Amino acid sequence: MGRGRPVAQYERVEKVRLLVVDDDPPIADLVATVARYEGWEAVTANSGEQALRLAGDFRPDIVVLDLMLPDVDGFGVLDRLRRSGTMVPVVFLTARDGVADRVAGLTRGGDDYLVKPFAVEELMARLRTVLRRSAGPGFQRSVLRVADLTMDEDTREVRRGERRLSLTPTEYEVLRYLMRKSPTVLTKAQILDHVWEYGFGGRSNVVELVVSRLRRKLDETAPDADGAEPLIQTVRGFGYALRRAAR
Amino acid sequence: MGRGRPVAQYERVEKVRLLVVDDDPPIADLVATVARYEGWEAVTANSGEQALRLAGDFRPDIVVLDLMLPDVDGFGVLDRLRRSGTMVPVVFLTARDGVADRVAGLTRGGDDYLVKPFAVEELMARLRTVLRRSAGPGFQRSVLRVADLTMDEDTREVRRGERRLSLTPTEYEVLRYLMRKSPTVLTKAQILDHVWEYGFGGRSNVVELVVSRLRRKLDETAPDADGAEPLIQTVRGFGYALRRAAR
DNA sequence: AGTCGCCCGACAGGAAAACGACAGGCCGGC
DNA sequence: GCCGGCCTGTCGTTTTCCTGTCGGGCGACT
Repeated sequence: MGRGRPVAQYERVEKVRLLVVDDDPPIADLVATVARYEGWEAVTANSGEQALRLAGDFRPDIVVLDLMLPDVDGFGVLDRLRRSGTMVPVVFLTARDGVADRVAGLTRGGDDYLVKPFAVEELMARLRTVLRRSAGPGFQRSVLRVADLTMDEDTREVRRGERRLSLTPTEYEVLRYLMRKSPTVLTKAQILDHVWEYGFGGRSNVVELVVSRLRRKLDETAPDADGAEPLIQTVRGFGYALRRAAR
Repeated sequence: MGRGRPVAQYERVEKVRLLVVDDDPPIADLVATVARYEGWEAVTANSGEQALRLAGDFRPDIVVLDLMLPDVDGFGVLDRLRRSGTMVPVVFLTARDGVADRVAGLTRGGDDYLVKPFAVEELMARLRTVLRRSAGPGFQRSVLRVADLTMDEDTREVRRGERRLSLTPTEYEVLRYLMRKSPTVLTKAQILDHVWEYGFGGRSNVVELVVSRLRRKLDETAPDADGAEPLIQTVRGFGYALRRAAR
């Protein structure tokens, strides 16, 4: 935290600087790419040594750190990072049935962890949350808003006007992605790739299905009045967008 | 708390300044990090010397002091602190079967102590209490309130409406954490990490269990009427939140 | 009018949460 | 110092409800 440069904040003026540490280059690149696409600066390291060097050099605002590294293990990296006085927040990656238990305690300081394989949008969401929290006191709520639809990321409360919707985890994630990118049109492949775990096999019509379920929940209204203005638009042959219908 | 430092309105008048003294860097950092996320300013010292230097320099409002230090021991630090005229309240950390009895005598002046390993939420709670008490006479009670649920942190009295609940220590801690963060949704990992001692292994379903027991106590009503409005909500696939049910 | 893409009902498998029952440990009373 | 009760966490079962597959139908674009 204490470099002369203003502290990272959510949606701040300066670009967030992210260091990704994973010995599997495809994974590291995946994360880095997504982050860059969000407008962040990202660099990757494939070993603990390199990570420590880059941490000193690049001075990231946040670190994504795989616990399974060839040389120093993730905890070792964390130790040496902290010992060198850096307070950078860290989000860990761990294999499913790996060190999950040893990971206990990581959310305590405000850091967080995620199990592999993860969904990129979820990772980004957690990174944003951690950044927001570390930005200091009275960090403000993160509320997404599109037309009369609101999503509070802290309470996970989603409302269409006054009415509160109850969404399943998948529906929530898809909707968040749509809201965050609104009014952009997203292909089904993009949605699938961002919201589902990487490596998800089912190249099926899951996305269509979830969108369908979402629509029902978004547009249903009091029994008397009928359907509210539909917010999720189909762009035939391409994908979906969340926005008011064009007139 | 009193150095005439001007501060923005809103938030408490000034940021609390915390000095953490522990020769084990991970522990010191843990405490410092949690405090920062609460909006405090925190610095750490890993030796008695450094602690004394920082005490004069940083002028903390409160000190967390481990009694097992390499150079000067905790008592020595305390002595020299007091001799230099500071009245800063101190919360001591001691090993389980350590000098617990000798510490007891020290907790007079509004100071307090905690046995290692501790739970971060409990430490923060004690720090807040000590601060509140040291703020002088006529300090106000700390009462948490969510819907018709109240928790008096001084008397440890918890009420649902008129009815007084009797909670076990663990239940009390979990509920306090939920109330303090209400209406935010907390993951089970967060609850586990904040309410249980660091180093607690059990990655089991303890949290679910305690929540289940809490619910029974919160929602039970007079024999005639049946269950009150449930206040602890499950957010499937994510965690729990304490708040009024959605309409 | 035909074709292709999308929508969505129905269903099954499975994951997550709730909770009853039990055992070990701690503490307080005697 | 011994006994008993309460608290805590583990295990395993039950319940809930989420998710993805299949396939028929329908609407849109050509």
